[in-house]
Amino acid sequence: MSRIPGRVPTTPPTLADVAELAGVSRQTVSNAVNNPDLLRADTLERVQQAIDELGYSPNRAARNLRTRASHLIGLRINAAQEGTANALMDRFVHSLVETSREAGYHVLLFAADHQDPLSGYDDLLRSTAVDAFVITDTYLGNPQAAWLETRRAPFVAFGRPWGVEEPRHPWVDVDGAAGSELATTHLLDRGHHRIAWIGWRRDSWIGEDRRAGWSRALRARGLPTTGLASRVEDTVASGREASAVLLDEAQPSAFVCASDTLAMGVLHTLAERGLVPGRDVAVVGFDDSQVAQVVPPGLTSVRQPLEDVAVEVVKALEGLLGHPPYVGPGVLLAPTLAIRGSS
Amino acid sequence: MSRIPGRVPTTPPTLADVAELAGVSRQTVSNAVNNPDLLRADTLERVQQAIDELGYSPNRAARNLRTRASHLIGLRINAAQEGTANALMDRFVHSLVETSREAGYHVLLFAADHQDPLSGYDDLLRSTAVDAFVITDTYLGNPQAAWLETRRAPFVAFGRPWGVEEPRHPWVDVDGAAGSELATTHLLDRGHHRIAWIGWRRDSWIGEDRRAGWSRALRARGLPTTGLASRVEDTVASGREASAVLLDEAQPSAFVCASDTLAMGVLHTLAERGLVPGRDVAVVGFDDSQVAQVVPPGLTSVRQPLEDVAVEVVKALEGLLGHPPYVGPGVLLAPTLAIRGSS
DNA sequence: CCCGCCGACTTGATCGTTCCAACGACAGCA
DNA sequence: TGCTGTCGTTGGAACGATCAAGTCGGCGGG
Repeated sequence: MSRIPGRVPTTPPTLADVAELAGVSRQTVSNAVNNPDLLRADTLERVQQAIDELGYSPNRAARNLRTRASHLIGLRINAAQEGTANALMDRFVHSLVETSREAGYHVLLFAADHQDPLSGYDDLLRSTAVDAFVITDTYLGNPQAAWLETRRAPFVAFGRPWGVEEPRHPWVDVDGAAGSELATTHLLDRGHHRIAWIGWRRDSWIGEDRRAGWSRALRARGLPTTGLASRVEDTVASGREASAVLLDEAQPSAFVCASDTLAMGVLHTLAERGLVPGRDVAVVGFDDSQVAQVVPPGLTSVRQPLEDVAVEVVKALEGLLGHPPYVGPGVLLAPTLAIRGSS
Repeated sequence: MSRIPGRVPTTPPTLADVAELAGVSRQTVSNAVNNPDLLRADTLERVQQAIDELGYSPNRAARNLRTRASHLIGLRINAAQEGTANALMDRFVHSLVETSREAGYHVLLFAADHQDPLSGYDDLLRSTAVDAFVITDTYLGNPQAAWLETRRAPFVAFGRPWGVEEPRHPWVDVDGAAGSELATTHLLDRGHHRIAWIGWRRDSWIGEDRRAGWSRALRARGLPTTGLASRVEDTVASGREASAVLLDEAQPSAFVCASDTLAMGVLHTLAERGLVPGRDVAVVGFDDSQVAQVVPPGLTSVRQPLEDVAVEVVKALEGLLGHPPYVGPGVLLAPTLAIRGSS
């Protein structure tokens, strides 16, 4: 078991190597790593030295096998939508990786099979490759959450379980209504009275939630909403058309949009008509994508606190994977507004 | 070892369970999974049935421990730069996940410690958590590649090893010079004669490479380049300032930029002066970010074939991890041009 | 007829760690 | 002195897979 001195080892040092060098048993080294307070101070010191000298790091596979845990979190990555402004995932993934590292977890990415969106989950679950999942698409009708619940797989959702009475899984979400209310109130404070809404189709719960914030803000000032709202697909072209129609028929002086993608559509219309965003017409988007940050003259946008979302998600994961497992209530976070030239 | 019939197993089925059900030995089941052609047709059939019936999937940890391989690829994710247009990583990550899945690998994300950029690598390496790395930042002076080489860690670089004579590691890159040459030639064909360049600082190899394509295209038509180039930081503000100066001093009718971020800076300057991109002044960016796709009137941009890069990276990984390991020559791919309203 | 070979499958050992039961030393108490 | 309990440590077994070596029956050739 001992290594030939002066020779570069071809395999990494093991627990047994450290034990031999420190003159203790394997279990004592294991305790030094996992339960240091079980050792006497001088023994711990000696073992620590041996660990440092050999550059020992516990073999992941062996530990996983014995403890039946992988310390990996599965995250499905969706095909990047071309032609939309949504860079949400990028920021969230980074925050999640950063936060889970501090909790001792790594993030495992996997792609969905196009025919069977659940196959990826099933595979990782049965081969015990991950301890838990983080799911991000919780629009209604998404089978993931329900399926994972029946499989008793631990998971945390970024997004409310819309339309489900009593969810048995933890979730974290951002208050979309509060976000668009923030945006609308900001425009009202700037003196706008006719503020239009461009959102998503009525069957989108997220879209209706965000829309509610807009109408709430207008009603709070006794302003009407009729004729000022439009519900379309989440594409630049849809936003362009919808804003053109609204400008002709309702003459709004400002737009609040359910996404930066739609807001970019509004900017297209303004450019075509020679109108300057922020001077002639105000525009506010949603998600604070990179697009919003760099497009002239800067697009005011509702910013989701993704760093905080990641923190809450990891907290929920730790509860879920604890002994005994703990499922806390859902967490709803408040967004902020990034104000730029377009308002 | 046998399961109580009619009861839901609390632990996943193992090789031994399958073996018992099929009436064969463990090794035979293992062969059925990994070397099916070693079995007689009828035996294979019987084992397959048992596997399906139990829903068996090999335990990852056990397999990893025995084979000393994790079938995981480590990818470091950098902090998303706020205020830039770079969505390159997003697309590449997705392609890499997709491609490596087909090769039987998963992607493990990790974050760099801010103090010690190598700590993440070291940790994963020593605990044998990943089989190989994919590294993406190969600007000169980046210690990753050199460090990984001394550790004899298998890795593939997306990006040429600039300034290194004989790299001992595989790499895949996109021909930046060809990209800006493509962009410049496109503008020349549209009748532009005075085409300016906005690129990065002289010590950026990537920037100088891209710049070379621009000057090559101009010289091929006998056109001068003097006074038409600017080298700045990769920010929107720098692009804005540089383009303002160039417009005043050299009156170019078109801009080719080393990044979409810089191109957005040009659009800012045009907007401030009431000039319309594509009509009054043409602009071409680099990377085909989401910004380029949605900004009015659409930003023409050099598009890197990231899907192909991922394929080549995974090919190189398979060679690297094969028996015996094979290190092929570097691969250089040609970009394309996504033409939009700005030219 | 016997030997060697080959195909198909089985058996025991092993990867590196953690869990479990047991161990010796020592102290407290009767 | 002897019993009991605690503390720090030990050795053996187990996690679930694969590797290496071995078994067994059948077939062909000298």
